[in-house]
Amino acid sequence: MKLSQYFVPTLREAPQDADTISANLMIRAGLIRKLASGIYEWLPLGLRTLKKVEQIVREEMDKAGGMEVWLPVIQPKELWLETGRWNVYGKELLRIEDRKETEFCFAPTAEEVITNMVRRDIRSYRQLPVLLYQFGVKFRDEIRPRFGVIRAREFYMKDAYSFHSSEESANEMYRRVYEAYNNIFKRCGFEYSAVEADSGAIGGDFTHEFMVLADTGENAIAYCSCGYAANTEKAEVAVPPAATPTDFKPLTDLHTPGVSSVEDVAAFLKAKPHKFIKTLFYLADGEPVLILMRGDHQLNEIKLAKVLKCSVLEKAPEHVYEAVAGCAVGFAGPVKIREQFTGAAGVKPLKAVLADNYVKTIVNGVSGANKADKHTVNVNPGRDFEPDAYYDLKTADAGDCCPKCGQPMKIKRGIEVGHTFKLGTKYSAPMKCEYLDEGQQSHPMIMGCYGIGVSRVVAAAIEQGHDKNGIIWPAPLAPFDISLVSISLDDTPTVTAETQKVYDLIHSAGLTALWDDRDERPGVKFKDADLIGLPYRIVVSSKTLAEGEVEFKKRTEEGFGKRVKLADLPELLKNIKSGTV
RNA sequence: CGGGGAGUGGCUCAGUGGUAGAGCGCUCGCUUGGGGUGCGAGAGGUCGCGGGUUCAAUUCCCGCCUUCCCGACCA
Repeated sequence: MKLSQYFVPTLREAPQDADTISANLMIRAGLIRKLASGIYEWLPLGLRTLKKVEQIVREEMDKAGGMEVWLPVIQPKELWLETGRWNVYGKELLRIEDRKETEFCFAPTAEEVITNMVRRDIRSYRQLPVLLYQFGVKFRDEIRPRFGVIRAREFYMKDAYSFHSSEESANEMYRRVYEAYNNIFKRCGFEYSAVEADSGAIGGDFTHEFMVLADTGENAIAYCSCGYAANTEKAEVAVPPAATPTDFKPLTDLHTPGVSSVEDVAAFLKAKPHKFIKTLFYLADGEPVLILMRGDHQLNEIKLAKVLKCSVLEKAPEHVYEAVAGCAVGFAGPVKIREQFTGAAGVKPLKAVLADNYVKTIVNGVSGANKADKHTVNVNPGRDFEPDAYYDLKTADAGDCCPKCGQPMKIKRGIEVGHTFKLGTKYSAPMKCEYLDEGQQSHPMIMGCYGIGVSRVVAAAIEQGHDKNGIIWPAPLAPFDISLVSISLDDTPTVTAETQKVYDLIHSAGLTALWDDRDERPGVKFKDADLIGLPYRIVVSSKTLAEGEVEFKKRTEEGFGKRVKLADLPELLKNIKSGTV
């Protein structure tokens, strides 16, 4: 493709609203343009990469036994009522009406549609299992779209669904797709991690998120050199070493008028947040629960919900707080907390006082005093209070110890590019998607679902592959293989003719090139080539031709490339094709 | 949903109660020719939309729309 005739509007400066490296570079390199908040146009160059990703995904899904289908983006309300999601999904579900005022939604995902399709035409255990997948535009009306194409409202996704007559079959399929996903992300050249994720309200045996490691990722994952990796929503933290007993100082109440947050009190008392015991109130199925955390730690509500085995966990409203602690919000503490109970407004007494393991390590700490405008210093667990139990309740941080091997874990940020999920009968049961077994018995099918954010994969590739000059594409995703740059001084026809020969050679080697044939100065061409980031660059100029050579270098190499004799070019191209350069 | 920015040419932005500018980009010419060359001449804007104040509004006021950021757990 000749650049002079190709639609690649590169920009020297990125629009103001490009909030990440990938968004910035995708816009500057002419891959995408924004039409509205979270809605993007894909230009020719961007689409080429999107299609490359799509093809890799397609090949691996087919290899795993998948069958590609095409499902509607406009989906009838009735199906969503069947699963209850019409009311549950919330504002993210974009609802629309047709001219007859029949209600539809724009697909955010396709469980309802595919389950409907399967229940209609698959009846026998002998037809199972099936793995169906599609590529399609999805729309989720995000509260706050950002990070360019990473968190867009409209995006391109591969979604796959499998249906089974047994758990074993479903597990087997899950393993197969898991393997396919690994193949896909390896082929994309990603540094990624398949991490354990929380299965959320849906439950199920297992679920994995495929995270591309990148600083701009929205998710934090904790990982350890031993191989353990999990979303921090789920990551366990080993019990920290016990505090060494030192001189316990006497409990003292201090006047802290109007300051209640850990941060403010810490500043007021000139103490460090990690010396604080913060006191949180929750309602577990309506009963008040008190949670103690180290001041600088985050409570992980998912862990808490699991410990409490409750179905509804919510933060306690203010009146519950006051009824239990007997003071205003911001001044509660664990010392003699059960004696503070007033029972006002029909609030039940504390069901439990739970503390994170790290609270046990605090010596001479600070907490609320259960009195207005007072905090207590020199609080010591064991001496001044004893929680009902200690658990691992904190969100994992860097340095926390790995639950498997005890070594300090590290935290990396990751972009979720894929998610595999064992659904069970969550959709098949309410929608009566059933099969008949050998004994004429009906059972809901066991389902799995597996998604890959194709458009997000493109952005993730750039987050992982770039330098100050632009994109560095992994070879399998590059929109073209080679940046062919022709530079002519005063003999343009010769250079053009010779470059045409190189261009033809590239194609006969089974490679593609973006030939910068514009009448631009070399600097401009090199800058654009770096920005666009094709893996290889071949320069043909009067200077190189005079010696029967071209210049070759990889995108990652600095400065001039190495000279290659024209006669050796076919060999070089062969090596590029086979990836041995 | 709450708070705070912002909307002026394709992009980044300046500016003004008397209907507008710069840099980049674009067109043409000359120049230059291996990391965004220099010079000159041009094209291109109902200053987001609607209303109000005013002799006069892109500018001031009100409403709306769009967009970006922060927040919407942390005692």
